Amino acid sequence: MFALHTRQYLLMTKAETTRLGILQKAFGLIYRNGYQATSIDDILVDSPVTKGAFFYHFKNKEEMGLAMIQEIMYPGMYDVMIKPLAGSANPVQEIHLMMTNLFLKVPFFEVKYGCPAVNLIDEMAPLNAAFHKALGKLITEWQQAMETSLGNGKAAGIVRADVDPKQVSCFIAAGYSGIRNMGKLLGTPCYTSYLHELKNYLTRLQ
Amino acid sequence: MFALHTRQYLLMTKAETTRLGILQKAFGLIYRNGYQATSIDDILVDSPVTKGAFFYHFKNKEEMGLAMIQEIMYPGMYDVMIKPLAGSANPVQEIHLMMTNLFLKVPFFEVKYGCPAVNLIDEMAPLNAAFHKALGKLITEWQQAMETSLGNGKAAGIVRADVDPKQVSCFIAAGYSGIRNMGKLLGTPCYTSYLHELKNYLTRLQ
DNA sequence: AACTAAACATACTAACCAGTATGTTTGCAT
DNA sequence: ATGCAAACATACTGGTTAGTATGTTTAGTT
Repeated sequence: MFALHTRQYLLMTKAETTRLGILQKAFGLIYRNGYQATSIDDILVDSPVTKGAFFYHFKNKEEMGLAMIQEIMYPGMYDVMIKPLAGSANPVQEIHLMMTNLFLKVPFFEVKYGCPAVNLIDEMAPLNAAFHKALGKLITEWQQAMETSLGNGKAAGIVRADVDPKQVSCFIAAGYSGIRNMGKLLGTPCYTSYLHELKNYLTRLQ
Repeated sequence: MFALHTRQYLLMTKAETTRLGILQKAFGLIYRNGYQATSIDDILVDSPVTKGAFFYHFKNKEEMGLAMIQEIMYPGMYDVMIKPLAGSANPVQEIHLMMTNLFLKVPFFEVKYGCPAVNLIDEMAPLNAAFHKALGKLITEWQQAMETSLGNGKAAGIVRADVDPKQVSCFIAAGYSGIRNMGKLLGTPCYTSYLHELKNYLTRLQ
């Protein structure tokens, strides 16, 4: 996850490499410490990039943050959270599999630090309209993907007719976001506990 | 919610009033802007309290933050989240009622800014051990209360025998925490949507 | 080789921050 | 009323912050 989605390093110009390097370093720090608590100087420490280069590539810190969401976070989350749901035969199974992978198979994520997207929503959505919009796109598309998947399940007769896909996808997304938060306090055990109960919940939709 | 739980103003010494005033002002600002983004100067702006008074009552910013959790947040949450669950006849009903009140009847909370406890967990749990501990107490006790309530429900035959109270209370707490996060992006509609699906989920536990 | 714009590098600034040093006022016991 | 500690008030400090001003290097074109 959060691998390169632009062209490979070898095919990139030097300028593109520095820009991407800034975004990746920023992403790592912001994930652990938060956006506001991460200074530009922090991003440049132990890095060949200087402040001049930073402000050549980005007008200000906010513009860098938005680029980070769109160019690092969005592609990364798309691969693990949205792509696996496309064209699924059994939504109940696929959603649970996607979640299991998300919690246990993404090496970058650390329980202690939760989910980068959830963190950024919590911190920045109320404070900055541009961040609000960019982050809204992330979770809306995820919810859409689950909603469509559940709709397909209903059409195929796998999912019960009285299930409201929009409502259920919202409920599931909330569970994910929340357990990422609680994991910061309770550690991995609550992940597995959550996944078990999610399984129960999903099964009862069939 | 978040009313006084110490003795009334009239019975308080001037010093106690100042101290409490600082904590309440800090709570309001930290709720909206975050702990790290709220400076001590911010807390003292438009206030009769000066910096000298602040550092007379608190050793440093961290100590004030911890006092805020214990003296403002904990009592406030106890009243709305834990007390209503004690000695409940029907846990399924009581939990849903508690949540409904929590989302729609607490005037202090604003959708845009989520839940103060969830916010603080997200920001501070990974960064500060003392905050981690104080906040852990909050949600652990809440989970405990729900767990006990569900256990009683099982004993009374209202809740199904195959329900795992600990697992379910974790699942429910995660849902709450998560929808507070999502509400920052999607507004009140997702609150009602969540409450409906929570009702469905809880009903299936009977 | 010469020119030029892109891509940096260095040094600085004004504002802000938590915390301190040092002073003054207030309330209360005697 | 006087003494004295509690409860402040004011002025400062050293470090950090986003951003700027200004200079230098690099790479591609002609």
